[in-house]
Amino acid sequence: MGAAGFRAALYHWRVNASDPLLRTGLSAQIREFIVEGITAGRWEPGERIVERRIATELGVSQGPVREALRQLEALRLVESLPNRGARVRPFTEEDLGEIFPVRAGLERTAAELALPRLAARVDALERHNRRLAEAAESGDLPEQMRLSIDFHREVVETAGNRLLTSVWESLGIELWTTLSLRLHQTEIYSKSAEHAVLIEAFRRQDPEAPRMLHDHVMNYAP
Amino acid sequence: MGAAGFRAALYHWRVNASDPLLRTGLSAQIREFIVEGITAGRWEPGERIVERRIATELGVSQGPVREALRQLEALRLVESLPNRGARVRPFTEEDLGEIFPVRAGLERTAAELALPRLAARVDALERHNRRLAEAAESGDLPEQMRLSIDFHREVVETAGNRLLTSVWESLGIELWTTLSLRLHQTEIYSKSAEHAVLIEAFRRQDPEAPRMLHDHVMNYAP
DNA sequence: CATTGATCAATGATCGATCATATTGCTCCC
DNA sequence: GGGAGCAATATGATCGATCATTGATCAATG
Repeated sequence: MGAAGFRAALYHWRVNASDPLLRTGLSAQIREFIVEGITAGRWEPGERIVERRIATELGVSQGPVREALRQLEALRLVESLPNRGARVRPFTEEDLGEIFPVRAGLERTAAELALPRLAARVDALERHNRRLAEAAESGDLPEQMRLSIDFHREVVETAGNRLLTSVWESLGIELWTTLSLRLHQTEIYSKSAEHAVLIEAFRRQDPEAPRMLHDHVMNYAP
Repeated sequence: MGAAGFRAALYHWRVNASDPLLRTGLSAQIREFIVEGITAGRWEPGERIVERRIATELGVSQGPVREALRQLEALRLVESLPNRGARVRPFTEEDLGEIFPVRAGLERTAAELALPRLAARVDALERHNRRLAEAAESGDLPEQMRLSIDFHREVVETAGNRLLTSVWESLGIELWTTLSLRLHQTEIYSKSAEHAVLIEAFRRQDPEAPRMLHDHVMNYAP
């Protein structure tokens, strides 16, 4: 969404404010605007993001922009220093690599918690995995990524620990995977075969399943 | 800190703005004010926290209060709905119990990553643990809690994964432990003996150490 | 020529006021 | 009585303006 259409989109949003998930407010929209700017290369890593410049450009005030930047700080997409504003975080390979052990650890825990309940969900997981295989065949990379992550999200949510889910979501896997693909030309994975092995382990409630999931996640790591 | 002394304290802070770690800004101070209000029982769980009321009381404007509330939302201490403001999160036993598996999983991962380097830090850990034992003898519960958590923090930081550290810190262990002690009269632990066992495992780089740490953390759980 | 201090522009931090929404309480009609 | 409007109020969301800090520039000084 370019700046030109921002106000129009805002109006549309106000009119359709029925879905609570969309009633997210200005700052969420500005956040998406900035995210797109970063992924599209409008701001280079390390470059400053000036609150008032964005505010003027979008025809909003400084407040919501500020709020959006704080949210992006929590996603580790920008960093900011007191009284010196925000800049795009100059993420290195090392930054990207740090995600995998954390994610692997969380998902191992998730699998441990979810194991008794996972057997009942293997059907859903298999439907998922079938769609992943289709996406891989048709070469739809974004869809492949989404479905692959959804598989893991399903496991995490089955654990039934809301904090765990929230921490896992805060890693922003989709965002960082997209950035990683775009900025580092990382090879895309076609993991539906590995997922199938995991699903079988879930089905028989294999006590090794958490470790298998852990190792599977670590194999994404560069 | 009561509201009466807030402005005076603020002035004092402005004058001594030399330490960069203290130059945290208004919202951080307001955040602490609200945290103290919650721990002291000024706001009951579930009660609304009205932005403008706090702003008026502290002689500041709505903005920084809003920002403070967003930070507390990230700590899961308050929850907020769009257009309907913030309220103290009515944390249940279940909420508190959800922390332990997440923390245990993170620390197991930390220990795995830190294992090669932990042997070099056992001296520091032992000094820590000695002080913990002293605090336990003298019955200084808050100090006992701080030192005990610091032991774990040391392990997490030794892993050398900044994301892991940041995620672990975001759990707000000190805060939630304090609240748990205050609100639920949970029994306090004297864990320096268990810590000693862990330190020995670190010293010999026992591959079982990560699992031992995991189980140790889970034993805190209610 | 390096260093120090003054000045200024840029911009983050904060403020006071206004707009928009949710809630409350009241009226009126069935 | 009781529910469907409807006004009044409380308060979150946003705005436009001001204050305060930072970093750059440059002159004065040793």
